[in-house]
Amino acid sequence: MTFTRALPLADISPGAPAGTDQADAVACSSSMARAAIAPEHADALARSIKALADPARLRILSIVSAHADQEACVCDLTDQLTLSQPTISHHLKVLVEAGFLLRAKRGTWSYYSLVPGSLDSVAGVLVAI
Amino acid sequence: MTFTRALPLADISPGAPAGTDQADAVACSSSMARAAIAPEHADALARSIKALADPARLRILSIVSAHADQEACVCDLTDQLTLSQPTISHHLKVLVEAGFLLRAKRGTWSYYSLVPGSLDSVAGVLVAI
DNA sequence: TCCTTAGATTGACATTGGTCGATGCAGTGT
DNA sequence: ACACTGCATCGACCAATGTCAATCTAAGGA
Repeated sequence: MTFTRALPLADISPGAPAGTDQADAVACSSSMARAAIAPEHADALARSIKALADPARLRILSIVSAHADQEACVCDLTDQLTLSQPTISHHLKVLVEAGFLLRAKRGTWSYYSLVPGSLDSVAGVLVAI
Repeated sequence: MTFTRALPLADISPGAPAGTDQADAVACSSSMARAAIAPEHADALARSIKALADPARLRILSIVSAHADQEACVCDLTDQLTLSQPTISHHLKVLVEAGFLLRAKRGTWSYYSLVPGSLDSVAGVLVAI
């Protein structure tokens, strides 16, 4: 899993009118009111969404977000998730690489916090589909 | 892949204050401003999001949504996606079972349309995390 | 009736992804 | 220096997923 920093996700829903439906060629195709999402954008968006498509990772985001100081260390997560520490570390890495979490190492502990607006960005693209 | 009708997704972000942080037990745990998402809700949400976490399926949703009449038949999709017809049929099935698409068979053709509000529902839960 | 077409289903395959045990590696305390 | 602790990385394993060729079904048209 690479998750090469899929965000930012702006400019995905083009709204550019397809205008010339050249040929309206073959058989069944009816007219398009607007252009569909571009393949590269679909790839980028799917990479972001894939990082969210796991119950453990959703719980991690929620636990981090629910913390009073918007920060949680790994031990907070191992307490609440019934998963091994390496597995949790793996999920954290996925979320960091996808741009949803920030990692701050202080002393022995690693603290994770939400990247502001990252979830809203994905949500915004979804409603625009 | 089963996707047992994950929606509706209401009531996921509880907002119920955790109140009594009993014992604030072990080591590093700082206080929670609110309760995190419940494990079952995380599972249901992850099932929905998984259905969206594929570039082909995102393009399908976008193509359907971009159609003037909000409907597309399979041939519209095979024209625009560089995937075999069985693969597209598979993705359509996933989206229908996840509650994002409706299938209407008329004569030889199958027409697919968006389930109104289904994407907004997922987006709403995301911003509430 | 037979042929053709639209689309769903099946089966097989390769790839990806989630999980854990074992290990490595910094910080911290003694 | 030594042991310990918190967390990341590695390697392996198995389950889930995306893909296609082949096949099946149903609807139309000759």
